[in-house]
Amino acid sequence: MEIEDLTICKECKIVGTVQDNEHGERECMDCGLIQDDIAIDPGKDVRSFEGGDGADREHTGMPRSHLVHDYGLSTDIGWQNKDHAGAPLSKNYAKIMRRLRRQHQRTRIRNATERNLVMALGELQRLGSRMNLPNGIREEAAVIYRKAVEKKLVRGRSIEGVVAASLYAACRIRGNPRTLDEIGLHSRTGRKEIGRTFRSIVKELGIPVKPASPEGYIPRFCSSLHLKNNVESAARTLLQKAAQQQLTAGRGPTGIAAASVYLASRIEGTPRTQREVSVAAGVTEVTIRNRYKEICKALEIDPENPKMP
DNA sequence: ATGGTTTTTACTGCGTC
DNA sequence: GACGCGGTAAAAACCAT
Repeated sequence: MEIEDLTICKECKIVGTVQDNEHGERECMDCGLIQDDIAIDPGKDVRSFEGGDGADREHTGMPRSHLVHDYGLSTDIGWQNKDHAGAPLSKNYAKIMRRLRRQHQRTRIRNATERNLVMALGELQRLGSRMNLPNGIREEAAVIYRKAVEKKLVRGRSIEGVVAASLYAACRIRGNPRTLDEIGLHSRTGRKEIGRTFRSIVKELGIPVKPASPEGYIPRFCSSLHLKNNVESAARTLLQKAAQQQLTAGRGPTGIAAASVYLASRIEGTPRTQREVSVAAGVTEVTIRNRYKEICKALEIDPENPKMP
């Protein structure tokens, strides 16, 4: 974690309060608001492409990426009709180069699989940037999608659905889970289909995805409810204590996270209504109430007048 | 398909502002 | 009266078998 100076929180306008958290979201230390601009890796691109010791500090070309259908390894023929010295080409040569360029472009997309990948990865980038997902997650999703293509899992399913499911899986693997609803909101495929394809992908590919931990949802729930950092950390500790008593078993993680946030907001004196929390978390008030009761009972908290245990 | 579990839906009653 | 909250029963969704 590194404090980036000169970054200003949109909400409280305090300089130097925004820092990266481990999920690639940039968060204000003061009010907990997640800065919703696109996550940018500010680090220098200093590493070795050849020797492996990092000493040469080469800096040429773009890094190899799963997000480009050919891993970013293809080349381009320059578009300016100039020779190596910058002099314009003759009419004949210009014509030849135009033809060459076109043919060269065509070789980049060879077959149906690659065409598929171009489409899918475009969709993946669209989804990823609309949801402000960090690049690591997008890469992870791209890897999953490629495996899905290899195993012919796209047959009978829409590309968009498989992309959305890959992204959902990637988010969970990276401990930064989104709900199916959140992804379904931005994808043309609905929550149901994403869930279904997700499950079959996981099964067929044997990807080890653990059940989503409720903790991963807390930062975003708090942020969209405009709750400050103290509430967020309170919700975390409550959650951890509840988890020790097997309260998390079998229950939907979003419901537990929502109840923790609700409880924490009351304890910290900035209460949110059940309704508000329910829309932020995408669960119903009933679920929040039930989890709330269970957590209170397990931690011996008075539901009427909750205090930190 | 089936059965067990959790979540949602829909509705009702209570207290307060 | 609108709103927040608590409760309930039945429907729906989910998951393993």
